[in-house]
Amino acid sequence: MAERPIGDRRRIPEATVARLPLYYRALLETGEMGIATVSSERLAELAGVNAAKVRKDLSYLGSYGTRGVGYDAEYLLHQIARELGLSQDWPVAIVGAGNLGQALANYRGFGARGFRVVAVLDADPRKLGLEVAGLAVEAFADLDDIVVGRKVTIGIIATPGHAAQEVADALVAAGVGSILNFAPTLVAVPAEVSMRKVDLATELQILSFYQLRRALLDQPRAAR
Amino acid sequence: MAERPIGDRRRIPEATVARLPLYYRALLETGEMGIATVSSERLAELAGVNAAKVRKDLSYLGSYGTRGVGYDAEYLLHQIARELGLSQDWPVAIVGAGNLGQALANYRGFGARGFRVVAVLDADPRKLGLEVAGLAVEAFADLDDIVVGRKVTIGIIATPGHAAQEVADALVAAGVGSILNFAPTLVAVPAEVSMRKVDLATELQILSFYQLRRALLDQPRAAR
DNA sequence: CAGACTTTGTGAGTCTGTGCACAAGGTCGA
DNA sequence: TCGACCTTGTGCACAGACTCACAAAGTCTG
Ligand SMILES: NC(=O)c1ccc[n+]([C@@H]2O[C@H](COP(=O)([O-])OP(=O)(O)OC[C@H]3O[C@@H](n4cnc5c(N)ncnc54)[C@H](O)[C@@H]3O)[C@@H](O)[C@H]2O)c1
Ligand SMILES: NC(=O)c1ccc[n+]([C@@H]2O[C@H](COP(=O)([O-])OP(=O)(O)OC[C@H]3O[C@@H](n4cnc5c(N)ncnc54)[C@H](O)[C@@H]3O)[C@@H](O)[C@H]2O)c1
Repeated sequence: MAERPIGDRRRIPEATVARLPLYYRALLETGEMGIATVSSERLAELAGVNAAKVRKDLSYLGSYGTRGVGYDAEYLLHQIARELGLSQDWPVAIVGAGNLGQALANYRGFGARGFRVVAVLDADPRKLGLEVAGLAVEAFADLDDIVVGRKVTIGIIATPGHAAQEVADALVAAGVGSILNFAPTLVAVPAEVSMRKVDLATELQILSFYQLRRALLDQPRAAR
Repeated sequence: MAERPIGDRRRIPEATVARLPLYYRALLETGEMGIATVSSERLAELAGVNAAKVRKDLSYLGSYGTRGVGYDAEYLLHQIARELGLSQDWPVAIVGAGNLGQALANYRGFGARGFRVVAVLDADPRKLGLEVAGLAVEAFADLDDIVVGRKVTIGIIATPGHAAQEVADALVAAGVGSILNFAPTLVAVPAEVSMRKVDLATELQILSFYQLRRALLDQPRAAR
């Protein structure tokens, strides 16, 4: 049951990485309920996935289960946290102090694990100094100093789409390695920078696609 | 070049459905620039994907391109909109008038294509009547009437996690067919209801996973 | 009108992810 | 100590998605 250095071993599949946070959350819940041992079956139920998938996913981290018993909840939680880097501190900068940027800044559950909003920036002079979640909005022009000075590793883009690429370029130039983009635009970044996007319009359109199908199945009179 | 009834033909793969909104957006841009014809190559560039993928995706919709020329931008736009149901009207109800709920309600670009926020609900009596984006916040208890009366098809959950399942159940019971869930919790819905989730914590944790790997590659002194 | 040229639509191979099924490994009670 | 029992870890087969490469189908020029 020795800890395995991270980054070692088989490369962890992307699909698995995306599920680790689900297991992490599920384990937090069992922890609160004082449950010491959890089976893949139970974990699968809590995370809403298949039990075999849970076992395969966890096996990428190492052999941390005990046959006939299950997984030690606390130990597994620790291992997943270590793998995801949740034991580290990740200073976050939010660019764009509009509707969304402010909502994000006010989001508690953010600071919960390691993610700490250390700056909110905006290009609009009228927003400067505005207090958002205990932070004064700072000038976008100061991005570089802020990123370097506060060791920002994650940048969040919450500006209008037309500014997104410019902001991304500035974040990358300042040394940010990870970007979460809420703007509905294609943004290109160098390969050594991770970027993920959250796209509300796309999500809604996917929903309407399937909604439309169901509506047509129910009453396919006009074939449209 | 005849229109094909939607819902027909080969079932459209999920991965393709998720990309149609990207093409749609890209085509809107070319439209603004007055470009009449667009090649798969160009479209791929605008959407940030591979050209072969574009062609295969579009081929699921029907044979709407012209060899040697490309796709008629306007016609293709129309076809994608039809397929995604963007020519329809989709009344949306937002449940939870907190930070996020209010930001979402204020989000323009929402109404842009068919999606129209027709109600913002909250269970907290103190929020009742609060004006958000031109709408008065209404009581969660009235959900049923509101959904039925305003023909709401899409529900957005922006409440704390512990209320998410309850809200989802109420939405489903009221007849909503599609749900977008922002709460970081597992929510179960019947198979005939579509649900998608947007999970900020998961996104950040995925970013930190890869960020950690890169950090370790740069300076793998302490193997941790 | 023919031939060069362009771009689509898709067959085929590969890669990634999923889920079953079961042997291996460990617990626990007698 | 032994055997019944339980749950993990994984080999394998299958399904879905991605990419390449190219024939088919159209345009355009001379
Ligand atoms: N509001 C939402 O719920 C929501 C949901 C999904 C996506 N989005 C997207 O998020 C983005 C922000 O939405 P919003 O509603 O907060 O818009 P907003 O207009 O309220 O805020 C945008 C902010 O960005 C600032 N800004 C503009 N250019 C900038 C630059 N170059 N550098 C720094 N700051 C700059 C503006 O001054 C403004 O304060 C948009 O791209 C929107 O499409 C918003
Ligand atoms: N704020 C963000 O940027 C953000 C980002 C991502 C995810 N989220 C998630 O979105 C959800 C909302 O976040 P928030 O920051 O807006 O929280 P919030 O506390 O500001 O707002 C939640 C609102 O939901 C209402 N509510 C509670 N129970 C309800 C019920 N049963 N029915 C109807 N309304 C109910 C509350 O009265 C409150 O107004 C949370 O689950 C959060 O984890 C928020």
